[in-house]
Amino acid sequence: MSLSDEHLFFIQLSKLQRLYSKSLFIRLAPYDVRPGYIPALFALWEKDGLTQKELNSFIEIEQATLSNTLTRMERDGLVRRVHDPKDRRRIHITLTDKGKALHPAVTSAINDLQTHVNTGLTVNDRRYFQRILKQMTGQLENDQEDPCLVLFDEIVD
Amino acid sequence: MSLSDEHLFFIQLSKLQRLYSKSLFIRLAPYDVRPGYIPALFALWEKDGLTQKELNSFIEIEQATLSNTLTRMERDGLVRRVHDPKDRRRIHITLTDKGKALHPAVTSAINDLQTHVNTGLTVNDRRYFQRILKQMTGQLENDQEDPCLVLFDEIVD
DNA sequence: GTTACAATAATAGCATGCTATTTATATATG
DNA sequence: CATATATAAATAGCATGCTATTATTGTAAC
Repeated sequence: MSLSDEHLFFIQLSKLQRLYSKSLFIRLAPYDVRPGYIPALFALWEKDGLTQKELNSFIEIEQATLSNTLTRMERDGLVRRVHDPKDRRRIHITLTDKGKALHPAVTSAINDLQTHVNTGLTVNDRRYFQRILKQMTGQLENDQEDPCLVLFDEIVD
Repeated sequence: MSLSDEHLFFIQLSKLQRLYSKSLFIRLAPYDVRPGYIPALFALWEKDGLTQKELNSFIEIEQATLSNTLTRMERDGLVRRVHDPKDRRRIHITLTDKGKALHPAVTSAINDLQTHVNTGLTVNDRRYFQRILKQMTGQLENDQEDPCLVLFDEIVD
């Protein structure tokens, strides 16, 4: 029997995320792309040469996480860090030729996987799922953004 | 604009998972419980004293991951490792008094959070969501379990 | 101009996952 | 019995996330 698995939403959610990540890892490994690079790559393919700060504003991870991810992407030859001559605090993130060239292959690898994941689902299923996903995400964002409310509740209690 | 976010399912999924994990972290921290302990705790609350191997069979993470998680749980005073005298390769995982006592508090913290996440959703929404979640999980499991099929496809091509 | 503050990025340290390898112990076979 | 194999758990090393801190550089106010 699978004890916790059947009961806890969090465990099911984590499992799906991990499986998805692993499948992506396998499909993208030949290109030296890891799942964690995807948000940065898509942002840079849209607009190359953003500063790290700007790039960060498009990606919902913490600044420190992005910095580390960029270090790995640099190591793997996908991007370069270029100092801004006018403001030496800023670093522009530039795609290498390799990084640019990967756009079509990576995009289709991801689409392929998504198609596989969508197998057995209708368009409606997918829309419905996305709607609920966003609804839940909104609830959790508001859970964390309003510590004041939590505090208020506690005081009232 | 949010570039990748709007488009990539994987990014939305990861975001929900991370937000959920963070909310759990905040709610469970007072009990020295981390989100990663949840599967093991629920399994042990159901049946204490399992060997690591048995425990692992109830939890869908890798053996090495479980071993590391148990080390942290031990450090935090939730479980103990007890050598099996009959077979010294085996280790039984035993809840401490503290670990046992946390059952009701942790369960209700998780339920509380789930209630919060469910806000704005009907019972049907939740059932539908779970159905699709499982469907997708199944697709990905079969993606990874059948490398032969992939190989076969490649050969045929 | 110096001193204080703000802004940007990097680093340290931890949690949680993975794969691959190692270590320790048991068992089976010659 | 000795050696080979199997099983159980731990360890090494990496990816990806987080928070907190530090370092560097720019700006503003005296």
